[in-house]
Amino acid sequence: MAGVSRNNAGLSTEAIVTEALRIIDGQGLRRLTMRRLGDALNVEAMAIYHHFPLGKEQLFDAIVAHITDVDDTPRSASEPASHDAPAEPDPRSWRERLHDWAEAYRAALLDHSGALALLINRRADTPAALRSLETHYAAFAEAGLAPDTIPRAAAALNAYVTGAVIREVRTQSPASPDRVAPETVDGRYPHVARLAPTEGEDHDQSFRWGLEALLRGLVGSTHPTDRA
Amino acid sequence: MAGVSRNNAGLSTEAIVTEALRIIDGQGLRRLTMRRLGDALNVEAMAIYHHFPLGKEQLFDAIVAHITDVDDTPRSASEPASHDAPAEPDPRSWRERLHDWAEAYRAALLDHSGALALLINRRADTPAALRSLETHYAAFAEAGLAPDTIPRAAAALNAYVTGAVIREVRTQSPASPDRVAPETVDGRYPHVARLAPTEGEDHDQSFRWGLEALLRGLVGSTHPTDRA
DNA sequence: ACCTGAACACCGTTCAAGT
DNA sequence: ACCTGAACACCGTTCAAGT
Repeated sequence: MAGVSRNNAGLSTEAIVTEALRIIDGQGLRRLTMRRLGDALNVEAMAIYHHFPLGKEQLFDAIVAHITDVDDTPRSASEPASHDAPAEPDPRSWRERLHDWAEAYRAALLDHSGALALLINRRADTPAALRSLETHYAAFAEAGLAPDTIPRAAAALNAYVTGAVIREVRTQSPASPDRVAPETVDGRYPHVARLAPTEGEDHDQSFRWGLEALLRGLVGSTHPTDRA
Repeated sequence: MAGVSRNNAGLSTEAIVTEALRIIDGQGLRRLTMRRLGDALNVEAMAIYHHFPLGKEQLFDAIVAHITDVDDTPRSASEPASHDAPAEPDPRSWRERLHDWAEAYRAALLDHSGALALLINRRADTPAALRSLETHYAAFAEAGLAPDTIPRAAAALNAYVTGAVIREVRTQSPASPDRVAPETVDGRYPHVARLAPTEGEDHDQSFRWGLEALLRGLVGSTHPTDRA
């Protein structure tokens, strides 16, 4: 009687995934429950199974696909990604393209860090993942890497970005500061005591610093200037 | 009547963690249940709460601590780690020490890849983590890094190793081969089609290759020979 | 101290039924 | 096609009780 008929709540996979992410971000992954999700969508929990017949695991897959569907084009944060634009030449250097992707991917993961655990045991089969791979391969080819090392370079880049986000999330977990607790550092860990950052790391800066180091190591003796 | 009295099943935190890891490795994380774990230990599920009063979350913490308690001393795989040996000078170069740690840590994570998801939202506060940090700081200092860059270098190394393991586990997930499915590569991903490894990656080799590249990038223009 | 047994408030998922 | 409602086989955790 409130305007929506009994058997059409306007549910869609998109709406379900979005609401699921809201719950994860707000209450944590453990509290994402079919019943709670149904409540948030004003629907019986079992209605979700009509859109995800394989149940919660399939919902998790969709959540991961949603999060990792990042747009790494230049920084116009306003308009949504247009996946079907005609291939206009990218003005960015290979280094800029890799940097932009890394920043965008990191930001996407950090935006939903509560869902990070879902990433681990799920394959990266999505079109977005393949697009990113193509971007990385092309960039490293342009950088002059030998063909057989290009997949490894792309793998290393992916590993670094993912691992950096995880490390960042781990070190800023609740109830403990970024820096090492002073009482544990007494005598046995002199280097840690002397060198550990005193007031928390700047994760943004650390990330970029490590990224640049990795790219430097990957492209070997390539000249520091970009642009093939 | 079977030799053990009714209220002493010989339970210990160590035994519980070990059995929990056996279940995770054999059946997956989702099937690790207090009741199942109790069954495997020939005990009522509620007995576990006497050793882990804070419940499953505390058990998870102990599992992560157990997995990440790696020994990175030279490759004598036989004898257990002696944490209280007098400080005999380490004959390995800083590069060898970092390599050895990376390999050992990767192996430890891969050994229980089913528990990887637990790592993500849990702090690395353990003594083992602090020992590793000390190792890394000392090695990078010996390599000649500027003091303020040493924590970042250690963070990058940690990120790479963790991320590489996750990538490895993700790409070898069930029901899909390592290499990219040919049908998705048709026309739109020319570099991927041309350069993707045809018969699965050699993860061991890729890992080492990426690790060396990262270290090269981190230590900057240091000479390729080790030993300060 | 160490473990049991019953109970509570939840879960994910199936299934037949409604519209 | 899309959603509901009841039911089933589980969960984690508490609590009082046993020895």
